[in-house]
This record gives sequence, structure tokens and C-alpha cells, in this order.
Amino acid sequence: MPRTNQMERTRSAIVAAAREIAESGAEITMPAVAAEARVSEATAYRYFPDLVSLLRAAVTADDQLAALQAATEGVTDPVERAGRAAEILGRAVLRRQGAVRAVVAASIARPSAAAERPVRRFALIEHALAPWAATHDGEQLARDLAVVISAESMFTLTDLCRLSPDEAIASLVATARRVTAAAVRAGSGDPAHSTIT
Amino acid sequence: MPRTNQMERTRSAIVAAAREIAESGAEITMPAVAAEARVSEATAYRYFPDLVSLLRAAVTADDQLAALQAATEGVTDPVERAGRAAEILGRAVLRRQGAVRAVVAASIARPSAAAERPVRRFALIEHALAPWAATHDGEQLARDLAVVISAESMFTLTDLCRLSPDEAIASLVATARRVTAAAVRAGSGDPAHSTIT
DNA sequence: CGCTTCATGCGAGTTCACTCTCATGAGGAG
DNA sequence: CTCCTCATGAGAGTGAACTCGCATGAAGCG
Repeated sequence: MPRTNQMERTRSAIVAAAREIAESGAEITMPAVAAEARVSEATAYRYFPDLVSLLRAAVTADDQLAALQAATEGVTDPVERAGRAAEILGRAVLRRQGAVRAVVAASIARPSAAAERPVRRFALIEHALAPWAATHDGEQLARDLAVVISAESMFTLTDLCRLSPDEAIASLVATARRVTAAAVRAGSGDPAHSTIT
Repeated sequence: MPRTNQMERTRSAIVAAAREIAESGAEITMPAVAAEARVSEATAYRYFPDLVSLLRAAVTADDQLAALQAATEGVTDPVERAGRAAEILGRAVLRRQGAVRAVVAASIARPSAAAERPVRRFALIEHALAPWAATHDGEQLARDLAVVISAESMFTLTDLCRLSPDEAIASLVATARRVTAAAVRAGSGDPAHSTIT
């Protein structure tokens, strides 16, 4: 195990530098991170094959799932649980906007890169629906929520609908609740056919 | 009006070249478009300040709104109308995936650029809800649908949920219907409070 | 404490997004 | 048909994302 300590120090220095720049709001570029970390650009690329994977490492710090577990303690209503999941994700996205934007943009531009993307939202959704899904078919509801409880949705609300951060979260929560409530009411989750004929 | 014809020919040659490359599936770069259009790169930049605005021009060809109008002829049920809007947008996105991905990615990365983005989805949503919104408050439902009926959602479904194109559209439609049905059922569209207590 | 290995730095190279400048030659007015 | 204007082309330049290869010096083993 050659030079493990040295390498760990280097790695965390790079991630710390990236986080530093992310917090500052400035655009995160590899040269900037390398300089901030007092490391050559080549070395940064040795640890992270590309900017996106570095950003990913910098963003994947806080544990949203733990926060959700805390927030859903004792709550069994799936509607309420889904709403809280939406709120937690929304706030997390807003907190690290710059880096999240870069990661999301990159995985949209090159879907192949999205393959390696650790999709945190699924864990949130799964946990939110856990009690209910035990006795129901949550397939379609899970997909509904995958679309709603997402950074992409947050950006749609703030950038396109021009909502303030708080309004955006409120709207996201409302949508998550509404879609969950609809699925719950529909029973086994077959919404498309429960139309008014 | 100096050299108007010439300029129009040049402009459309550039857009045509971009569309050509987009159809071919290859990545769209400014050098490639310029070469394909038999125009110098500098000239391409004279007509389009950046790649994104060129892509936008290349994508904004077909008229989704007209398609929706045709598809909702005589249909008054907002659920059905919303579903059709979702389908039309979904198919349009899939058709020009490459270019759409680039445009969406760019507007997520730089929200300022999103300001100039002609948000086609709003026209679709507005038209879908028109009959119903005349007598109801559709504020929140419009936001719900803005999140659902979007290229971003399509990419979430195909890339992250790993659905096939057809499955993705089916899921998008189902979500749009479900969310609309829920709002319609809720009456004046106040969903977050219509929870099972 | 010395020796080897390997993480690191340096620098050169490639491609693309853009920007700027300058010369040219074709379009179109007279 | 001529002459002026201006769209265009050519080319150089910047900065960022990567990639590669080579030399070095420090880490850590014996």
C-alpha cells in the first residue's frame, strides 16, 4: 500500500479546494481547484478523471437520507413523507447550487456519464414510500416522484417559473404531495385509467 | 437593406447544417457546423452569438403547439388534454435529442442563459388547461405540469430510470394525467391540504 | 540511513468555445 | 458597367478540458 497517507491527503485537499470554490459561488474550473489545492492540474486529473466526478465528490458530502430518516420519524402518511423528502432534496440542491448545476448539466449533455451518477433521489423516494409500498404497487408513483423530487425540477421552478427559492421548494413539496396523494387514493397506483370518462 | 438575400442564405445554410448534424446524432460543435455549412467559423458566430442560440434556432423548427391543437380538437377533459401535451412534448424531445440535451444542459449550467430560452412548454400547458383554467385556479397545477412536461423529465426517465423511449413517454403521460386529475378533483387546486388526516 | 519506487510537477499538445483584426471580393446602387 | 460597402474568410489569440511522457524527489521499506 504505497504512499497511502500522502495520497489521501492530496485527495482530500483537492475535494476541499473544490468545496471552497463552490461555497464562494465562483465558477469551478480544474485549474482553479488545482491552484487552490496547491497541486498541479495533472495531479487533480489523476484523482478525478474529469471535472464532473470531482464535483460529485465535493457535493456528496452531507447525508440527505439521514436527514429524511430524522424528519420522517414516526410519520406513516406517505403524502407527508414524500413532501418532506421533496423539501430535503430541494434545500440540499439550493445549498450547493453551483456544483449541482454543473453535475446535472453534464449528465444531461452526456447521458453515458449519467450512468455513473449516484442517484441520491432514489434512496430518498424509496425511504419515503417504504411503509406504503410494502402493501401497494409503487412502480409508477416512484417514477412520478423521480421526476418531481429532483434538482432538475428545482431549476425549472427557479429559472423558468421565476420562483424564489422558498416558493420553489413550496411548489416542489406541493407537487410531490399531490402526486403521492393521487396514487394513494388510486389504491394500487394505476392513475392513467382512473380518468373521468 | 444591404445584402439581405445573401445573409438570409447564409443564415439558413448554418441552421440547416446544424440540423443535419443533429439528425446524424453526432455531437454538434461550432467548427463542425461551419464546415458543413461551408462557412467560416467566424461567420457562424456572427449570426449566432454562441452555440446554444444556434441549437435553439435549429430545434425551434416544428410547431408543437399546432400539433397539440390538432390533438385536442374537441377534447374538453383537462386530464386527457394534459396527457396529450405530455406525449407531444416527449416525442419532440426524443426526435431531436442531441440538440435538446445541449440546450437544456447549457441553460441549467448558466441560468442567466435560460432567461432567453423560449419556454415552449408553457404554451403547451396553457393550451392544455385553457378550458378548465377558465373557471378554476390553475396556478399550482401549471407549475406541477411545468416540472412534468419537460425535456428534463424525459431525460430523467430514460437516463436515470432506464426506461425505453416508449416507456418514458408512457410514464410522462401517466404522471401528467395523474397530477392533473388530482388538481381537478381537488376543485380550485389546493392539493397540499387535501391530505388524508 | 540509504535505496527504490512511485506520486507529483512540469510542460507540451489537442480540441473546442469564443473574440478580434484585417484584407478581400462579391453584391447591389448609381 | 463601375464603385463603394460590407459580408465573409483567414488567422491569430485566450482559456478551459483533457491527455501524455519524462524527470524528480520524497515516502517509507529494509
